[in-house]
Amino acid sequence: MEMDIKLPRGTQDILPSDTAKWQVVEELIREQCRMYHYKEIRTPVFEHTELFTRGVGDTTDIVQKEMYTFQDRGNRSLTLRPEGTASVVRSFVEHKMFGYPDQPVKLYYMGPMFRYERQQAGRYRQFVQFGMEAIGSSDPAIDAEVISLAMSIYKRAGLKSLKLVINSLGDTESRIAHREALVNHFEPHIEEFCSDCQNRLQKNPLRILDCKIDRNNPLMETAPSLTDYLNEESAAYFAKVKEYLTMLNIDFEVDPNLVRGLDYYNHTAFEIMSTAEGFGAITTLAGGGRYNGLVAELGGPDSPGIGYAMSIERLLLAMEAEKIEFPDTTSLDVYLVAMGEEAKKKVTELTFELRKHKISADMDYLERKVKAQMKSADRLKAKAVIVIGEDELEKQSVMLKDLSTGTQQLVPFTSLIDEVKKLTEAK
RNA sequence: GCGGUUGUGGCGAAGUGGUUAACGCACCGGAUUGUGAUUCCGGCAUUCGUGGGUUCAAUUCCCAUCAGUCGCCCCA
Repeated sequence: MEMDIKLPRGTQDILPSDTAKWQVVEELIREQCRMYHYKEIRTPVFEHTELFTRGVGDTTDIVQKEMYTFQDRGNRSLTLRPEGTASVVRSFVEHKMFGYPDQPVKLYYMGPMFRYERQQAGRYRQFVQFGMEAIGSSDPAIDAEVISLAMSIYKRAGLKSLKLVINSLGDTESRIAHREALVNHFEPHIEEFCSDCQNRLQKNPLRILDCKIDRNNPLMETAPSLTDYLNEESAAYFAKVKEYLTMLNIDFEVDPNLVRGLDYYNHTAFEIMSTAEGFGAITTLAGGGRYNGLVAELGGPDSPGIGYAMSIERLLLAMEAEKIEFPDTTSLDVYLVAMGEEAKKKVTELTFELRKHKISADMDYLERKVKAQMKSADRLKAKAVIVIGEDELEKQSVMLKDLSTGTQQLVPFTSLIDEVKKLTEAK
């Protein structure tokens, strides 16, 4: 076949055989959001580039090498959103949500994000993120709420092999002190490190701790830990978050080296991983944290915030790795079989009539023989088949067949809806 | 950006330097002129990602290129 236009690298078509799974997961997520009382927000898929360079941080990998940036016809620099938080905070500021009577403002979003990366298992150039943000509160209880919502989604999806890792990045004062200590620690020996780390030293030394290449360098072991540089207030805040998590029976691990890849994080940072066998090299399902300076950075008041994002693709991969079954939501109630011209008219009429009564119905549109039509019904896993030929037309009836038992009966047009409902609802 | 690996019908998959490219699934037709399992019979790739080279001869050997896939960095 001549087919030279293919989908762009890193994108995917989600076909009908998979969209059913997506719908199950999406509905589960929306329901959990209702339970936790988060409301949906929808923002554009592209924004002014500056939103991300300022919001996410221009030293981050996302901004430096992963953005889909383009000029529009008015010479504006726009970027397909690589993540959701910056957009939500922009919207929060733009619509003055800090003035809403109900605080904190609790929002969630679900939609495509874009990052220019080479594809591998669980990583795409266009992928779908669900994320949520609670803006306007610095109560440690809401940190626990955000983490709890994330975990509850995975648990309700049926995942068992999960690991929650948390850390505190501290407030600005703590981070400056720690940063200074890091630079002092690494600087004398920085030439032993990879080129990325050499760049990181001045720009963002925290990220050196996260480096996989230099992880065995002895200086990593002895590096000043963030935990030791938390000031009293930050340490107390972190302690309370852990206390709430424990109270809510949410298992967690503290990893002092957990550093998130976005500049806006402070205080609580967390990541949720799948520990399922056969999940591939990428194990991160979700990541998030607190961003107390971001609202002000984007021109709003000094509102604190916390949020996280998860990839729907990775959630589905994890479910697959744990062999979780999905309910079949695509089954058909009735398939109608016609024999002859006149019967075809009646079948058409009845098919549309059944649908009005919320009975899913389908019929043949290829003028195929009875046998082929029956085969379709079987393959489509229809619960019942309605056959109409000359005999039936004469008797103002249809032959209604239960496909699971093979039994059939003559049913008058007048009581057809009732009989079909009786048959399909019993299944 | 770098590395491994793969590229044969709708799908899965064998194969060989030489007149007809296995097989399985799916699909279509018939045996069964009004009924889905099974069975049997028949049909279904002017062609082996693309371009070039070697050769009398290439799907098979060589080179390039593109694409898929997995991994590294990093992330969701």
